[in-house]
Amino acid sequence: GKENRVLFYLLGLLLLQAGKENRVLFHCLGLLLLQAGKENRVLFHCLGLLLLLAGHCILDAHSLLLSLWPHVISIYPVFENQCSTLNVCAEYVHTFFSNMLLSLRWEEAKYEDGVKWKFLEHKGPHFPPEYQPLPDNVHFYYNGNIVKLSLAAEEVALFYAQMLDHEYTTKEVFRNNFFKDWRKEMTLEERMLITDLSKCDFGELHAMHVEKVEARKAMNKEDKLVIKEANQRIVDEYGFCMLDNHRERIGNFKIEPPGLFRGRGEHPKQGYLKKRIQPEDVIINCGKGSRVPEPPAGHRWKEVRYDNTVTWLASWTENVQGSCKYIMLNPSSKLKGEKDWEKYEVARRLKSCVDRIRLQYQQDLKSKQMVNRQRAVALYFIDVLALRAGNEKEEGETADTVGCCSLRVEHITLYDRLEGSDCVVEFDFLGKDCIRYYNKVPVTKRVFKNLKLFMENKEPGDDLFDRLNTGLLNKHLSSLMPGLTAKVFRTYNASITLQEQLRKLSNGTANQAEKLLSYNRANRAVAVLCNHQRAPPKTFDQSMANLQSKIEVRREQLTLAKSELTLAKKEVKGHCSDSKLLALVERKKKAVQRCEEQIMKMEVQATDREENKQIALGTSKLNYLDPRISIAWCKNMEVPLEKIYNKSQRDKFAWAVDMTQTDFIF
DNA sequence: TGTGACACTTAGAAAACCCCGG
DNA sequence: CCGGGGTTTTCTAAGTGTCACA
Repeated sequence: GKENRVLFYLLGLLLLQAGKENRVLFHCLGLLLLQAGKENRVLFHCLGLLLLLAGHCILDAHSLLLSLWPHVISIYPVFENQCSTLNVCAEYVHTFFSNMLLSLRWEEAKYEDGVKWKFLEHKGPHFPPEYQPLPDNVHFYYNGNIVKLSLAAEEVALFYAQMLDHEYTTKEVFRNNFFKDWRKEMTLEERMLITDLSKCDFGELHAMHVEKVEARKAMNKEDKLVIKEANQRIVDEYGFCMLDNHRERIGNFKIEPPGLFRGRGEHPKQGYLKKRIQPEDVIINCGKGSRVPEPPAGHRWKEVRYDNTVTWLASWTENVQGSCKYIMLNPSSKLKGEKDWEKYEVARRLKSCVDRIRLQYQQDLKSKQMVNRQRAVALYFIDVLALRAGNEKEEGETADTVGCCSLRVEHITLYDRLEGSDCVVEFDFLGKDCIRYYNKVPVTKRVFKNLKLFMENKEPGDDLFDRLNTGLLNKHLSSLMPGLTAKVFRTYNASITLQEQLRKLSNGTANQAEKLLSYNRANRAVAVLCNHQRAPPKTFDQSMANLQSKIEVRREQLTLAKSELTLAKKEVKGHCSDSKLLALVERKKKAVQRCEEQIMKMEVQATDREENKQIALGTSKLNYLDPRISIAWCKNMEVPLEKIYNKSQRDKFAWAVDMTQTDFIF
């Protein structure tokens, strides 16, 4: 009855205040009851079921709804033929819950220290399919003879064969590592026989693989759809989890399939076999009182634990480097979103005290203590050049790359004078992912003098900052501001640069293409600062040429359209105000305008693409730029958000989309 | 004070997808 | 409708930073 609806509404409000587990649900329920007409039986039935389920800590409205509809239809078969009624009802309930949950999403209470969640339920990771043995007509040859390999050896051989088109297989280290690990998978007989990789012929295996790839590309629509649907079913089953009150997407719910290790750059372990992961290798993490995921038939998990101080759902140890791998949530999740927000808030706090900190390290450049001087110079690099911290790495385990604290003397060259500037430092080293950092930077006299001092009596291979490491640096930083570490400078400098560049470059009266060009240029300034590079696309020159020729074609069309317009105008003069001729003039005018617009758009695009040849914008956009800056800019410039963020970026930054006003300042 | 395990963010390449012009 | 080129998504390697422990 009506009184009960009001009662439920009040109960919802009360629970909301009290911060109880089911508060969101009850609140929604109360509001829904309040609004729903008595005559809406389906809705009321849903609510009844909802109430029942509320006791079973399944709290996500959307998934509830999905599971409820078949039920509703089974009870009210008559509605199956009344799609519109059902759809209207479904839509109503869905929108209602979605809005309600959205508005409450960012306002829920925080948990006590270290606790990341209270409830976590998932289906466990998805395992890659079993190895399919080669068909009988595909052979491996050794020394010209067909050799039928054992299943294990065959699988690994195929990993190699699939990579034959790749540069990896030309590298000595890769080949040797692969061969060493491959032989471990062989039977004794195979090992006795196969002793030389250069005598192996993987040609048929490789051809089979290429053929498979081609076949998949050439598949007709229906077959593609079948595959797509099968994939979708996997996503539906394994791709989501229930974390507290939310149904969240999981980021990487698939166990990494076996293969050959693809380390970047001159990685000493490239080519080693990355082994197949079994359920027996996997640790499951979930909530106490949740349904524990079932291991695949005939298997068991390595361990099931209930640790709510971490955010991963499953983990295993990878065999090549011995490191842990985790299954975690998608960036769109509340958990990740809040962490992201926090990151930018720390960076904004740095903004308010960065002047003080800069003054401090300028002072420290004169310190009597060598450690402090080194720390000051390192900090100067991190702040001005946005270098990474540079943790030490185990030698021989990874490619030889460095960051700030791990710079060695051979990575910089000092010039008293270079290209018209005094005190120039030339940097040349490989950073993360073996991306080369090359830069010539004029520095202050004091920094320069210190660097000379640090280089004294050292040889290539010696640390530039021999008294410093990231631990020491971060300890100092956190004493200057709570939560401050070296990487915060990258976030801060990236975001402040974007804001600054947007202010400088954008013009409210420009057209949309120009606005977007200035946004991309601001983004580019950040990518350059952070040294985010990419391999120029293989088809770059070709596609640039294509674009240019398209522009040419349009130019010709424009000339033509212009002359047609002039002609039409002349005729109008001759036959004063013939309505048909006037319309023609208008049409021609439009055509000219359209051509001009298209040419302009393409030219802007060409500029943008040329400037972007070797620069990757994605990384900074996704990890360093406070999305609120971009969202506020879009609002102020009246540029639709989807012009700068695609769907998944908008999902990831949902927190910022929800809260950003036009007056946001980083 | 150093060290390794662990958890989590950041990164570019490659695969998959999708859209547009011929 | 189809192919190719650009965009998006996926994949997983490679960093950062903290903490417990010796």
